[in-house]
Formats: sequence, structure tokens, C-alpha cells
Amino acid sequence: MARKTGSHSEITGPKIRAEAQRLFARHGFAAVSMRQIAAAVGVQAGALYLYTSDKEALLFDLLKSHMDDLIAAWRAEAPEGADALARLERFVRFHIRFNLERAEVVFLSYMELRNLSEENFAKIEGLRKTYETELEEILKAGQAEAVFLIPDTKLATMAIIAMLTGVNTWFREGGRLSRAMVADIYWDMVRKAVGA
Amino acid sequence: MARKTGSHSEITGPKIRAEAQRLFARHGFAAVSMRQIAAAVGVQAGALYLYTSDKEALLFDLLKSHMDDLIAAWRAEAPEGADALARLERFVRFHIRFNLERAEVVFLSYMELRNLSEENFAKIEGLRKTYETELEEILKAGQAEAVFLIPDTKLATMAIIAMLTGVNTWFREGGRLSRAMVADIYWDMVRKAVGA
DNA sequence: GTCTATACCACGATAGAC
DNA sequence: GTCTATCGTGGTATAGAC
Repeated sequence: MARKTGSHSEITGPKIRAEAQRLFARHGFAAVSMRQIAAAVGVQAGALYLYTSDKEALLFDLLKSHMDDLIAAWRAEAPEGADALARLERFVRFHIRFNLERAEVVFLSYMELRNLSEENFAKIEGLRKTYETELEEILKAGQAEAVFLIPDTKLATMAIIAMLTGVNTWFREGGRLSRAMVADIYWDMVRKAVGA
Repeated sequence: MARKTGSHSEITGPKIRAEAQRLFARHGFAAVSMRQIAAAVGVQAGALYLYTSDKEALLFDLLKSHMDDLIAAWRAEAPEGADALARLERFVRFHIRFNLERAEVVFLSYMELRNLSEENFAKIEGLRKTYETELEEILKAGQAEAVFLIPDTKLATMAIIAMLTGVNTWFREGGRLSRAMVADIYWDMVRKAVGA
């Protein structure tokens, strides 16, 4: 506790990001005002500009951090030496778990890309492509090992990611199925879809 | 040609819907102003209110018409007497084709539901559920006939719809694959996923 | 049926006091 | 670091002329 002034910068910054994420996810980026975010944080609107250059930067930082986290988390968890089937299973379970844990920002990263500048959009799309390539490499490897039977690895990549991310649109905590049961069922469908 | 006045109501109404759809899809509902829509149509902002009660009604009408069209088109095309495998194939091809033909409003119907009032939201969700049930009934029938092997028909319904609708996010006319080839490949993956 | 004009309000962002 | 106050702009929607 080196500081003893009234400064709150270490807490206000993260609070702004958290409230912006919550509000953007709930109402949409364009529908949320800087005043609303400030009110949720407990400061005046002008104070937000000590932490962000403008509203778009607030959105971009959320999406950029999320994509970085996603890729880093997958690479930390990916079983490098394993065979394609084991790697695919790990990917499916990872994707469902990671996305359900961060439903708000995942939602944002699909819905609010339009509100980024051209260059910021390109950066996020690049990271998304990086992530998708991780899956495609697994599918190609399995195809080469002849343990998968996939008509087109690019389309299979897009199909699997869309299918898995779709869980976020309907899953509700405390519903009929637990996260683990959902992951089991999706893994079964994916495994069959790739012909394994 | 009974009319010969300066009235353009028969053309202005549809034009407003078309431009609103295009602009909402491109920039997002909240980011598009009534002035922008009016400018695209070629009238003044005030004139829009002769055709719609407010901005939200404009969005709701687009989504409602789309869902009605979707359900009607599927029911007109569904092979009622056929076996589950043939019905599923028809559904897969229908969904991809229909959604690619109306990419703008499909995009809206996934992205802009938040901007509807609670009751209008419920109406659209009801229609979506109706459509999803059409697929689930096919899956249940195939399960009963033992031609499908599906761990959970509800989840399979959501998974298949998410996977198929995902085509809209990456498909570009004139790319590597034609619509027909895409439909063939997706049908192959769906068929395998349901264990047929 | 469409126009011009405008009421009224909220927006993002900045300046300057404390 | 946060506040109050404010600038300039643009939002939805309506009134009344033609």
C-alpha cells in the first residue's frame, strides 16, 4: 500500500472495462452511451477519457484481450504430441468451456465487429483466423493419418466452430444438461461428422 | 393505372423497407438514423412516419416478414411423405439456399433482436422456435426409425442449425466453391453427424 | 403524400476548476 | 483523478404548409 491518496486508477480502469463489457453485451455498442458506462462505474462521463482515448478503443481493447486470451489459453492446453483424434477432442471441449465461461465478450466478438475501424477490424479478424487455423491443422493432420474422412477441411473448420460457438446462444446454467454433458454430446457429433 | 397524382405510396413503402434492411444490415440498427434511411429512399425524414409508426416497427416488420417467409417456404418444400433421411437432406439444402439468398435479413434476424420490445422479441423467438421444431421432428422421426443415431435430438437441432447458418458468415459468391458444392459438403457432414 | 421547419433531447468529447 | 460545465452535432419524432 504505497499510495494513500484518493487515487483509484488501479480499480477504476478494470471497472470501466467490466461495465462496458456488460453494457455492450446487453444493449449493443451503439446503443450504450459513455454516460451510461460512467454511471455504472460511479464516475462522471469525462473521467472515462482518462482511461480510454474514445469509445471505440474501449470496444477494441475488450475484443483484443479476449482474442489474445483465447489463443494463449488454447496453446497452453493443446496436446502437442497427441494424435489428431485426441487433439480434436481437446479442442472441442476447450472451445465450449472457454466460450461458456466468457459468454459476454464472446457475444461481443461476434456482434460488434462492425463498430471497429477498418484497421482494428482487420486485427481482430487476423486473430480469429489464427485460432481457426489451429483447428484446421488438426483436421488436416487427421486427414493425413486417414483417421478422419472430411470432404473439405476448410469447410469442416467453419462448420465445427459455428456449431460449437452456437452453444452460447442456448445454454443456460441450471438447465437440463450440465456443461460436461453438453461437451460430451457435442464431441460425439463432431467425431461422427469428421468420420472418425 | 387508376392514379395519376404525385402519389408514390406503392413504391415508397417497399423502398423504405429495402433501404432500411440494407442499412441496418450494413451498419447496425442503432447506428442507422431515420435521416439516413430517408436520404437513401429519396424523401425527407418526416415522410417515413407515413409508413411506419417508429423505427422499431421498421425493424420488426422486416424480421417478422422474413420468419413468415422462411416457415412458409419450408412447408411448401418439405417432402411430407418421405423418410427421415430424405427429409433431413431436403432441410439442409433448403436452409443453406434460403439463407444465402437473403443474407441481409438473416444477418439482421440474428444480430438485432436486442433492439425489439419484449413482446416483439417474443413473437420472433416464437417463429424461430416453430422453424427449429420442424427440424427436430425430422430428427426424432429418424431416431424412431433407427436410421439416425443421435445422443440428444434437441442439441442436435441447435448444432445443425448453427452449423448451417454459419455458412452465411464466410460464403462469398464467386469463391472457391459454388452454392451447390457447399450444400453437398454440408449435407455430407450433417449426415455423418446424425449417424446415418 | 411529401415538404420544410423545428421541438426537444441525448450524444461524444473537451476545458478548466479543484 | 475526478468534477462541473459546455461545445457542437445529430438523434427521433411531430406540426403545419402545400
